[in-house]
This record gives sequence, structure tokens and C-alpha cells, in this order.
Amino acid sequence: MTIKPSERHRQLTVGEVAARSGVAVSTLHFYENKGLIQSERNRGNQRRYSREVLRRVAIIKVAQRTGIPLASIAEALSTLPQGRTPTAADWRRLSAGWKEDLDDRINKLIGLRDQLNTCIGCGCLSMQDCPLRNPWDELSEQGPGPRLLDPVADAD
Amino acid sequence: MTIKPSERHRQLTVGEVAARSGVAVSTLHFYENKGLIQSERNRGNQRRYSREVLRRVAIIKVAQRTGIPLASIAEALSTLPQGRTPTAADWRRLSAGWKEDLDDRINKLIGLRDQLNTCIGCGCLSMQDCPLRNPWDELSEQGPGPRLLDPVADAD
DNA sequence: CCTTAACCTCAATATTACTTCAGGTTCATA
DNA sequence: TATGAACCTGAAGTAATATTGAGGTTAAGG
Repeated sequence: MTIKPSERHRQLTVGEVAARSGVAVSTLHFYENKGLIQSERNRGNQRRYSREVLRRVAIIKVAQRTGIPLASIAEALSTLPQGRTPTAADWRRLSAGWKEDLDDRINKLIGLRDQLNTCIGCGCLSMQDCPLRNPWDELSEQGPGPRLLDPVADAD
Repeated sequence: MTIKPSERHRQLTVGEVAARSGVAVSTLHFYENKGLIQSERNRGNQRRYSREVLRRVAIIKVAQRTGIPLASIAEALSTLPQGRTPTAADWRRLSAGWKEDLDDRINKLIGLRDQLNTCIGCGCLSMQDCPLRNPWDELSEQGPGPRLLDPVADAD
């Protein structure tokens, strides 16, 4: 089933974009307010989107999944050339930056998991039988010493 | 430098707990409101904490780092025996549960990173030269087909 | 034409996790 | 005992990310 050019180039209503991108209409309004997406208006003041917006929304959602806040996504998107379809190099630059952030987050979480594994193993989450920290009372006020999990909060 | 028993068993003021746990006084009030920590009161109505609270706060912060919302942490902590120092088994149960959540989150992020790597490599974040998705127009309305990054938002 | 779904704006509400503020009390110490 | 630091409560404010609602307009089909 081939699509007629007339269909293919038609602009999308906000409802259509919502349905096809999987975000709520109100979210599209919200994103527009934040400068993440743009729309034109028909003569009745209703939003009309180019198909490119679906790509944009997809990108926004990916970036969000990596943990990037909307404001940063907006900032990144705002560096893209206005009014025309971004180049491959543009996208590569954006996604490469986000990948770095993502790597950082992953590494932090993995470090945390290691700590947690150690702590489960040695029982240091217990206040009673961690081989490294028991007995707790003796550690008080002693300056540097074993400090697991959280160096500040653990200063007991 | 040995600590006198009188010092060692003294209860802590909210300011002391704040200083030693690294969280703000207001945060300790907040946590108490949410049921995450408990305090006794002196005759002037000021909070007095047992040293155990430092452990609790440390645990809360670790759990938060894994991405667990406060409400869930509160719920988990509420399953601990009231009024006495939790056992090693208690702590193991909690941290084991949190570790699972953490593993899930890590795995999701790694999956995302893989997708992102693929997309950067193939250029599919570009609307112009992704070998899998180009040319975009041809994909419209065609039912199942290559769906990268986000299956819904990508339905262009 | 008429109806009704879809759309519009702007303001308010929701959630999470706190912080700040106002107005008043208690504690420690000189 | 006087003074200033630390503490108290309850309410309101903040930031991010939206959703919901009120009140009114536009578009599309019979």
C-alpha cells in the first residue's frame, strides 16, 4: 500500500502526533512551552506539526531515559539548526554527549552495586556483626577508619 | 583516645545527627514526619536520638542512591522490628531487595546504551541516512518494520 | 446547518524531596 | 541570670515533569 504524496506531506494535528508518539496532547503543549518542539498554526489557531516532530519526540524520550533533564535536552536541541531537518552530524553530536552521561550514570550505579554486594556479604548493613565495623561503639570519635557505604553518614 | 561510657551512650541532638550524617536538620524533621526515623524528646520537647539513627540515615541515603523512592524506603524500614536494633538478617533482606531494583535499573540503562551505540553507529538518530530506516517517508503507515529506540514514538 | 470531537489558553493541582520562613521556646555558658 | 545558639511547629516555597480543569473556539461529517 503506497502512500499518496498528498498524504505523506500533510502536516499532523496535535492529536495525531500524540497518538503516534505515545505522549499526551498536554505533554506536547508542555514541550512546546519549554521550547523542545515547535509547531505552526492553521488559520483557526490549531497546531500543525511537520513529521519531523515525531523524530524530535523520540529523541526527547530517549534522552529522558538516559536521565537527562528536560532543560538540558532543550538546550541540546536548541543548538540544532532552526527550521530545517538536522544533519546526521548534529544527531551524532547530541547522542554522543548523552551517551557519556549515560555511561557515567551506569558506572556510578555499578559502583554502588559493588558496595552493596560487599555490605551484604560482610553483613555491614547490620549494626551488629560487620567484621569491618564491629563493635560500633569503639569507632566513635576516632578519626579515620573504615568508612563503608557513606563516608559522612557512617561517622559513628 | 578512649571514650567514656557516659559519652558513648549519650543521646544525640538533631544538630549533632545532622552534622554527623551529613543531612540538614530540616531533612531530619522531614524524615521523622515521613516515618523514616524516630526520636525521643527531652523535657524541653527537643529531639534526642539514639546512635542507631546514624545507621538509619546512612541506609536511607544508600537506598536513595539506588533510585528507591523515600516512600518505599519508609515501607521497607517499617517492616523492621520497632524499638530495637535491627538484626543482621533484617538488613540483609532490605539490601537484597534494593540490590534487585538496582540491578534492574542498571540493566535497563545498559540496554539503552546498546541501542544508543547502535544508533550512533548507523546514524539512525539522523533523519536522513540511517541504513535501516531511510528513506523515512516510505515507512509511513506500513505496519510492522524496523522500530529503533522507541517502538511507539518511532512509528513514522 | 448542526452537532460533537478535537482543539485552544491559562491556571491550578499532583508528586517527590526537600528548604525556607515566621514566630516563639529552650539550652548552655559567661 | 542574661544572652545567643540551637531548637520547636506549621505553613509556604522550590524545582522538575507533567496532568487536570474551566471556559471557550474550530473542524468535520451527516
